[in-house]
Amino acid sequence: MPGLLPRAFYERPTEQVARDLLGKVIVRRTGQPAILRARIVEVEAYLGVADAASHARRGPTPRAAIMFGAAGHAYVYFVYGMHHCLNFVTEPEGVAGAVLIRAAEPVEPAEPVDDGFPPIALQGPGKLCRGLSITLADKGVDVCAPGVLHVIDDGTPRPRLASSARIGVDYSGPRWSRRRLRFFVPDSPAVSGSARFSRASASRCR
DNA sequence: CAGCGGATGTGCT
DNA sequence: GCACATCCGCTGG
Repeated sequence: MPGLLPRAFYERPTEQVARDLLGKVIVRRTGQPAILRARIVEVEAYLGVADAASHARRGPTPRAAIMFGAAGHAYVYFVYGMHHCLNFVTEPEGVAGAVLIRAAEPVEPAEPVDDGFPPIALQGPGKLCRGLSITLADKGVDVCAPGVLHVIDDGTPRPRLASSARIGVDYSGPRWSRRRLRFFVPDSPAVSGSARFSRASASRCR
């Protein structure tokens, strides 16, 4: 169904929402007349209190409480003193879950304009937020209504997708760090380098 | 309230 | 491949 993704889309098992977000388009309004569109090509599922890699593992702390709240809201956090990361909250209210958006491809307008600026880099969760000007100010935004940030299905066919372990969560121990909760479009040049390694062993899903 | 380390990215060796 | 930038959330005392 093309159009704005409704709350029911997010209010499902996190792993399923993660897969289904691949190929969907983030629509970002940044103040000016500027509207940026970006097709999601890499995501990770972060589950509830049992997931040792998830911010929800310690329960509803001030930072992570939003992961326990209503689906379809933006969870933005700040890491390493310099980067923001964008997630969408999943699962019914009271159940924690979120999908981290790791990479996207800029959606070119019908008439590509050469304004002298390089294309916006959206490969990697930190760069994606930089490119879309997403900060902590966007934490809590309802992405189920057209506004500063929402997501649409533009009707393009579901892309071929693959899975791997999540990136940078070794601290959570083998049980959770090795689980294949990262999903990506292997054909996309925007998917980070380690994916090229994963590409060979990546399992095809669906 | 001090200390620690992170769902990252870049640049140099 | 590894150091490091740079700040905040969380833990433990």
